[in-house]
Amino acid sequence: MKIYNTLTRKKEEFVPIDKDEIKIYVCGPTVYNYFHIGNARPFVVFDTLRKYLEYRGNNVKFVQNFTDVDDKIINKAREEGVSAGEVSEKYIEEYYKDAAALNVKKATVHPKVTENMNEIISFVKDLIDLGYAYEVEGDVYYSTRTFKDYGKLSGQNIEDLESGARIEIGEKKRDPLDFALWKARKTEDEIAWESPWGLGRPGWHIECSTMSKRYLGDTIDIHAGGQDLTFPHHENEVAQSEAHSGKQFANYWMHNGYITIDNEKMSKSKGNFFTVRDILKSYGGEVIRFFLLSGHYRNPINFSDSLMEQAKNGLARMQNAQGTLKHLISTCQGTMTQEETKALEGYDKYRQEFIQAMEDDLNTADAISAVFELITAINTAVKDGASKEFAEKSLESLMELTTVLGLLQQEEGDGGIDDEIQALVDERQEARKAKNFARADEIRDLLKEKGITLKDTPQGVQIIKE
RNA sequence: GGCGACAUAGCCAAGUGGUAAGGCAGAGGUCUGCAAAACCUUUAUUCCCCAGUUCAAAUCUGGGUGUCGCCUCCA
Repeated sequence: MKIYNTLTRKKEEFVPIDKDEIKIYVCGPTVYNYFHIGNARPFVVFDTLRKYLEYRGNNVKFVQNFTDVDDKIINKAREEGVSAGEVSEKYIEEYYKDAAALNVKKATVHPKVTENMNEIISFVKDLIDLGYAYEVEGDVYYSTRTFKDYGKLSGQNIEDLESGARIEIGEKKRDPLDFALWKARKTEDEIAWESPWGLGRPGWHIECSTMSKRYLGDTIDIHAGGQDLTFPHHENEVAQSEAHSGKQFANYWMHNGYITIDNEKMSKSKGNFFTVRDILKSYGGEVIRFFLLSGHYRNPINFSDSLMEQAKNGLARMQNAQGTLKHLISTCQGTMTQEETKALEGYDKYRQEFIQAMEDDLNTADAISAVFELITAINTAVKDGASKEFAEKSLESLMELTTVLGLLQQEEGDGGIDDEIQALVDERQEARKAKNFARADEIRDLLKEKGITLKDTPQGVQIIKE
């Protein structure tokens, strides 16, 4: 597989350190609110990377943290008159709900900052001992000038960064590029931990370095996150981790592009964001996932209602194919004909196209088009009916690919057909036989209002619940 | 000022040297009692503009135009 590595700015062949345990770290959310569609992108994209690697037969150890100590959480807690812990606990729960709606699998480990305080303090202490950090009045700063490779990830020159750096009044830093590893507590009500430098809490960057090391070791395969984290967050992680271990931190760095609204970056700070929770009121989680995977992960994508409609209709094509096959399986009999055997062999071409696309830096847009080509082949093959076996094998082929993408995983409600609905469907069939089409159409409209669509197929009525 | 990304049909979007995938929307047809879904046909002589390299460019080079991002918390 080829991966575009931000570190080298090239697509490179992905060579894992240990293919039986590929180590991936993805920067997770700061839990002070529901996550927005922009936050959702890396969750979905790198979950897809994980699913693909597992599909290839690799084992993946996937770590995604929760930042549960932060100014924003503290502010939110003050606003709501609750503790910081209550805020973060709540939004961690909400994260899991929305992630599940998007078919994002839980990470192997979801570490929290608050559960890693000893490790963080010890990491900071080591950096001071090694001469990379210094303490000032209870704060600890990383001295960027002492790390010779500073700027290698973001492609920035330290002198250029220096000239553009903002210098604030009252800074205790020795250099404007230095960043906080540990922040002394400012007010009594702030959540704080005991440390060699007094009461305080960790800076943002040190958390990821510490948790990555603790759960994955000094050198990991892939570190991923949004493009906007490249600088300074990831650059600082490199500085911390490599200074600490003397080894390469991550072999591959992957960064997804962002979501725009009216062609402008969506972000919590700009206020122009849509939470996944809100979007889920209008569109299914799989529609959102399909939307996020329909372009290449490194390109920006625009979010709008009309684009969501397009995504919804595109996904419906996949769902229809799945529904048709399920209906055939439940109504047809028999084993494959010679013709069907041949058609099944023909599917392999699309599987190969799919794999080829995914191998090329996770080109999900191309992979999806391979799925659509497979769907056309399937629809054509089963147009005039099929054997049960062929329908089963066709569904298997389709699901093999869509499962990698995390699509078609949510069962359409073919379960809850109650007696009342079944009675109406039966009555409609009687009416049709009697050529009482007015009554038949009336029933169909009635069920449509309940979110139930009826399709008259040669194999009988297919009942589709929304 | 420094660093970087992008520009392909009405819309979304692949394609990075060999003659424009796929999806949505639209049009016509087949099937159907009518629908729905599906299938078939159709929708870019052309890939922001100009110049160059080449037998051959959407793809490479140079120049321009436009849009966006990072350099400050942000996925």
